[in-house]
Amino acid sequence: MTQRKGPTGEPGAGSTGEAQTPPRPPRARRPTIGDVAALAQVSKATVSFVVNDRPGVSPQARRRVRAAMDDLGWQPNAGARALSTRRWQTLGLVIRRPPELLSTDPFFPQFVAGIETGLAPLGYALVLQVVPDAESERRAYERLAGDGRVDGVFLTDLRVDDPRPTLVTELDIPALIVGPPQEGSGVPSIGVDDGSGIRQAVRHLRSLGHRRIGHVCGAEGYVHTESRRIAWSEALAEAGLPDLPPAKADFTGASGAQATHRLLDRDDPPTAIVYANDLMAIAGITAATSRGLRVPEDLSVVGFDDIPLADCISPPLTTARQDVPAWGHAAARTLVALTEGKDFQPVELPPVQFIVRASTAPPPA
Amino acid sequence: MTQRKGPTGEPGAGSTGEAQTPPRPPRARRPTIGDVAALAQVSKATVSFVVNDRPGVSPQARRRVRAAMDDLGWQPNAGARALSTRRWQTLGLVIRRPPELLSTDPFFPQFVAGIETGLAPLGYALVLQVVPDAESERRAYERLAGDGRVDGVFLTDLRVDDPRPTLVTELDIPALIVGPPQEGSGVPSIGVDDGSGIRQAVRHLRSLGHRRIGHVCGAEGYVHTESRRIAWSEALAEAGLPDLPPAKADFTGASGAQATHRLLDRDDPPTAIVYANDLMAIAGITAATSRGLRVPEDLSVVGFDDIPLADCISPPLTTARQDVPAWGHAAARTLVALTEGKDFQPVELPPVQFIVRASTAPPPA
DNA sequence: TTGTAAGCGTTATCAA
DNA sequence: TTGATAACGCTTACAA
Repeated sequence: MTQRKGPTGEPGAGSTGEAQTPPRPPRARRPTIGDVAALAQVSKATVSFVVNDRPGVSPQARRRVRAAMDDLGWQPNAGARALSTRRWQTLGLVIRRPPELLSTDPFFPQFVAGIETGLAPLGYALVLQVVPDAESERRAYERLAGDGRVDGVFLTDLRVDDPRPTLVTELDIPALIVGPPQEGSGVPSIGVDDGSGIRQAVRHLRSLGHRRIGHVCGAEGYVHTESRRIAWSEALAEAGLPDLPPAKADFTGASGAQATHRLLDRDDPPTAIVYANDLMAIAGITAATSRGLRVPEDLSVVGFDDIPLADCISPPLTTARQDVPAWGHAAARTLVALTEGKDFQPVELPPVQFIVRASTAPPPA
Repeated sequence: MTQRKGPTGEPGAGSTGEAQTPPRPPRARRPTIGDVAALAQVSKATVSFVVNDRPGVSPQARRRVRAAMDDLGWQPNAGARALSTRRWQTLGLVIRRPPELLSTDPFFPQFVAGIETGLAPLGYALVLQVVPDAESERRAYERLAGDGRVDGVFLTDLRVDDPRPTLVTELDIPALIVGPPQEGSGVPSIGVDDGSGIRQAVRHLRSLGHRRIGHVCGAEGYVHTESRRIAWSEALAEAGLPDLPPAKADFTGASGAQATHRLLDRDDPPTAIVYANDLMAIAGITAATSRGLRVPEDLSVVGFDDIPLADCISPPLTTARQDVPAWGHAAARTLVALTEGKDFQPVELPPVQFIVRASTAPPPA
């Protein structure tokens, strides 16, 4: 008593006349394009033409098909469609981040939200993977590409000498680097110049009269850590200010506090510190305060990111903000275009915005 | 000159001998199970048996197949497999959150990371959708279910009278509520009792000698907002303390600061405030400080979440922490089990942990 | 304008 | 233990 193929089934989620099976009713069979075609008295091809908004269908047929679709509550099965078209309408995002940093970073959720605003109108979906280390990261990309689950992938948080540009080239899958371009990698990129926020910070502090401006770095090995450190260093030189050794840290509050103490322990402590992110800056304020320094009277502090807390603390934090959702939006549109075989078009993104609040002031006399 | 089907193609990503086409080499054809079968001189069925670790294949054949797989770098196409098995090995997570709250909330990234640790070993993927409002939320679920793109969905951030339990039942898709159970919805749930953290907070403050303990609520309409408010109210009653009207807020720093001022403006201001999250608590500390109050000497403050910043500020925040990654992990395993037709097994989660830091102290004399 | 039929790359069935 | 062959649900030539 095998069920015959075709529109003879009883589609829809209506209750069947069978005796009640209390434990777990089997999931109802979903209607197929065949059911719709039969109900609308047209061929499957016609239904396909209608759902895909292609011309060459009479208005009457089109109307009947639409009615049948609504009746049955049918929508095309993504997998079957993908199998035919070889297009998944799905993009992949792999995030490698130590768990303790994940909930810290304002970038990730905002970026994902931005991606969605770009993807949703196009009917694309996002598959997300969070991995702990380099090895699982590589496997994640291999799998996403290999089983054809996604049409393209984002590359975020690039590290110095990151193997992923090479990897995606080998895997032959469209990819987009989110962040500063990697010259020579052959992988297109989208991003704004991190350094600009730092340079604005240094200029701001210089104009307040600061001459010894320190920097607390982010986690080693990341491209954006380096670009922020280099921007700071170059901005100092440009402003004719003395070089200071950067204080290494890793984006966590604890590391930021330690780095702050190291800087303040110097014989010639800085009168202002530019941090690679807000979390470390806030921890730095606490560290400085605990030494009896007042912020901003004795020490000026600048963060990076403009997290929601930045203006809830005392003093409100001077910081640099990127329009990360806009970034995600643009990245999504760009990668979709790439997967559709279009040529890469660099996108203009809103520049970093420097926000002056109360954590910066002229240096002590 | 149409390309014939079969193993005659030239699979793999090796360079072809063709003349270089500078602009954009077409993506190489991926090898299929047929190619592997041909190379290993077995049938497709045998290859399928091997990749799926099913018995009934001779060791020799198995070996030849594995070799061929490695040679060709083949892995089964997810869509074709899904079409056959009707199982996507994919779960869906829809997050409705106003963008400004997204980067604030420590729950989301931690939960996603936890889900991944549960999903990765099972070979499952997660498709994520971030939506701005109820309408797009409904559409997102309808599409994920109707598409057949996912095998099951998570329901997070439940609201009072949330339509989603009904929706997923209608859509006939396995679902799991993440949070307190919704009685009568018929949808299984996983979560811990939020209220426990709040009750511990009240008891802690009571034991310090506080008698007027206020509460700043989260955004209205959320189940977890209500459960925290109710826990506070009940804990007061239980401790024999006077009732105070809860101060409404919405989880943002600004709302937390305002609510704090409203409480402190009272004729009988509280000597301690329990906030529905850390962000509001930190903003509350700033607000209180700006009025000349000292924390904790004049006002004790308790948060909720234990965000990374909680112990970087001054004073370090007394707060309640949930093991959100563990939660995500368990949720993932549970939902996978549900999609595989297994019966729902409630899971024991680590309890809320109450963390005493320096933002609480005995009330002023 | 419409219908027929051949893929797409798997897994499942069943006979050998 | 194996191999044909038929689904799975859709798109797309091509024919009518």
